[in-house]
Amino acid sequence: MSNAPVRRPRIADVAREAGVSKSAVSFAFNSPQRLSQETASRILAVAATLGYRPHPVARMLAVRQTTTIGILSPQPLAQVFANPFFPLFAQGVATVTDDRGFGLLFISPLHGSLRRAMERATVDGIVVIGLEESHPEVESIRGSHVPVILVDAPAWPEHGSVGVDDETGARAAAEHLVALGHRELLVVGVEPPTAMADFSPEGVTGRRLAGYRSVAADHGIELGRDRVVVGPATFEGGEQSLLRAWSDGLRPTGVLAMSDAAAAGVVQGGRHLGLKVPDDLSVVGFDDLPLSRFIDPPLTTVHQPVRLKGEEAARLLLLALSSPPGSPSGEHRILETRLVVRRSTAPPPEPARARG
Amino acid sequence: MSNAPVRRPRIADVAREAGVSKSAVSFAFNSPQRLSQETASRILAVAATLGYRPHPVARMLAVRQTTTIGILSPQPLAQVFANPFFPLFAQGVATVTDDRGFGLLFISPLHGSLRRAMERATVDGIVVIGLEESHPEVESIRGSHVPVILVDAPAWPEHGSVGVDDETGARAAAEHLVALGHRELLVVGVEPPTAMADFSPEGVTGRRLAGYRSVAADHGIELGRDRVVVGPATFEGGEQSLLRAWSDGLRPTGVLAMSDAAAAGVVQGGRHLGLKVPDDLSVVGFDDLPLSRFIDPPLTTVHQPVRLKGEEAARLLLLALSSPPGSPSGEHRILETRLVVRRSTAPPPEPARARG
DNA sequence: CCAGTTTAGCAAACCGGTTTAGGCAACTCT
DNA sequence: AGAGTTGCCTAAACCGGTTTGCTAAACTGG
Repeated sequence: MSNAPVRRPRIADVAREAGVSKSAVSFAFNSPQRLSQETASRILAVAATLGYRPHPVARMLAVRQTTTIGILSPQPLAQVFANPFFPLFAQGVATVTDDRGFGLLFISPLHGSLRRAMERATVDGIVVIGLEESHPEVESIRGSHVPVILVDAPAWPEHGSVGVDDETGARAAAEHLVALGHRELLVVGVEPPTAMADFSPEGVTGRRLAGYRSVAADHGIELGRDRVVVGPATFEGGEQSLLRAWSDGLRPTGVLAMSDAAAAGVVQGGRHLGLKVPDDLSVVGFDDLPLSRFIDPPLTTVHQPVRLKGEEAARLLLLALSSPPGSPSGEHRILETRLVVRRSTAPPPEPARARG
Repeated sequence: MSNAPVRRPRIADVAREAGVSKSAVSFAFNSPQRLSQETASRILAVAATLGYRPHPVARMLAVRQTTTIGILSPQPLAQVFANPFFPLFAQGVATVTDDRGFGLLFISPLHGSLRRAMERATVDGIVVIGLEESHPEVESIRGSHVPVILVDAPAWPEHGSVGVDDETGARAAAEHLVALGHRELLVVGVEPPTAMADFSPEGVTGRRLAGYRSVAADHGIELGRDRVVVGPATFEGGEQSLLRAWSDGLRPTGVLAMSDAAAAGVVQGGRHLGLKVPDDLSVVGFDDLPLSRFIDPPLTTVHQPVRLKGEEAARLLLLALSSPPGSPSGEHRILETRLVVRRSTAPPPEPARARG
């Protein structure tokens, strides 16, 4: 019994023990048909008794492939996971990575820097979610050496992308509320509370807002900056947003929320204010997450194929990975949205209707 | 203009271009103080114009560290993300990994094999969540060469672990229902639909069931195998579970769900059956996820510190990583649970109460 | 001016695998 | 018997960095 510290066995140990070369050991694991039956199994047996496993990092370096893709988000992971949209999206990409045997690494800013995080990430390609054109570090992503697919972000010709028709979806939501007779509207945006001079029309928030506003404009309804409040896309975020708007003196009869989570929070917030949904307050969400059917009342919302979005992004990325490097990965896929009317929307209450 | 394919620049390219050795370039990046001011910045400048970034895999290999930890779950990722418990847990671990500059890799079975997935994972340590002692590949985890922290799993002396006092929590839930007068109970378990001969008392499900049953036994209430139905820990899973039980002829007045997601589904399922919650049906969940306050009625549930669980697991793991190898990482931390009474529970309806 | 100490940078070993090019026997064919 | 195959295995180069001595020059003090 030796008292030497137990080092992880390496390929050379197996080779020596089995009386063969390193190459032979490597072949035994990766292309056993290049060895005689007996030799291969003898090597494998020796490896097993030694507890040898090929070192994954060394392997990655040698084959120049990690068989892992990254999901990159510009927000800290803890924040990202707070939004129920995200797990659903992740489900989509996980479905295809699982199927194709790829690993999944979550990339978030390293000490505030996306560039540093990307430099550290050992992935073959990256799915970027929720990046705004105005982000200070977009360049570090554009200049990435690995294939990139953008999700819900401005389309760059050199990278593939997948998104949904946000503006049309937003229009449908607004039309619905207006058709019911609402004229006092409140928009609950989902941006993380980054200070932005204004909403770039490039981002998700911007596109949806444009949709809401174009409908408002069509009907002579005011929907200025003061009727837009933003918060995190979470239950709490939505609840706070409504309460804040209320205490600012706004008295909307209809709320256009940019996420179901926020919408659910708005419903709850309304309850705290003594408002019945939909009798006193209508709210329409965005996403159509599973939870939207399970809150009370079931949420009227704009459906978008979130999981599919993840799947498509992953598929596009894996496609780019298997194509010769340099070939255009620039497919841009836009998925459809549609309004799903449930029971969180109704005509505005009498006094408001009279006013309208 | 050369037509050579653009190779990623490597350290040797920078060295040549800057007229220094590879070591100097390495120092410029990792310990610039070992170089003169000018040399260091000259190297960095050359590196910048060349677009050079140290290759992360090569670096990992050389320093024998990945600065990444893994979250391993025995179920496919797509399934894991469907359970709202998980993102919350992930939030916890992400909080500390973000803070400490570690990456986060999600490890799920590779083509059905946990062992294969682990062999491929380039991580310094692993947090294992939701592993049952009966899992066929536990051994490949016990024998892992990297530090491991088990969450909600049987404590192994050689690995640290964190869990909660499931049985006490479950007892509290059952006591609550029984105290309200319920005697017709249904348990909704959260196991993935793996065929198990019986519920091992080692697993989460087993421990909670033991808690429920011990209370039932104390009060002479029957809670046999036929009153336990299991399904995925999702809204849909809970809904289906109740409907299935109902169509099997069970007529519970109180439901003990092992997850909030399932509990929310049960509430919805009850609605479909024309049952009012809590008037006709009481349901108590487990977890106390954020959503439990936002469904209607707000859910009575057993609180467990899910996010904290993630944080503690990550902290324990990082601690083990920074300790000398071989030192005992075997701290076992049990967090507390407590019943949170909201509005999904009430005395059973009259006919049942009369019967009881 | 010389011994002793810093400073700046280099060469070479190393991390742990994969893969290409080839060598040597044994076998086949003529 | 000699040339050409085939089967099995090896040596050596390579992936792209980090790190450990070590040397040569510059500086310090007596």
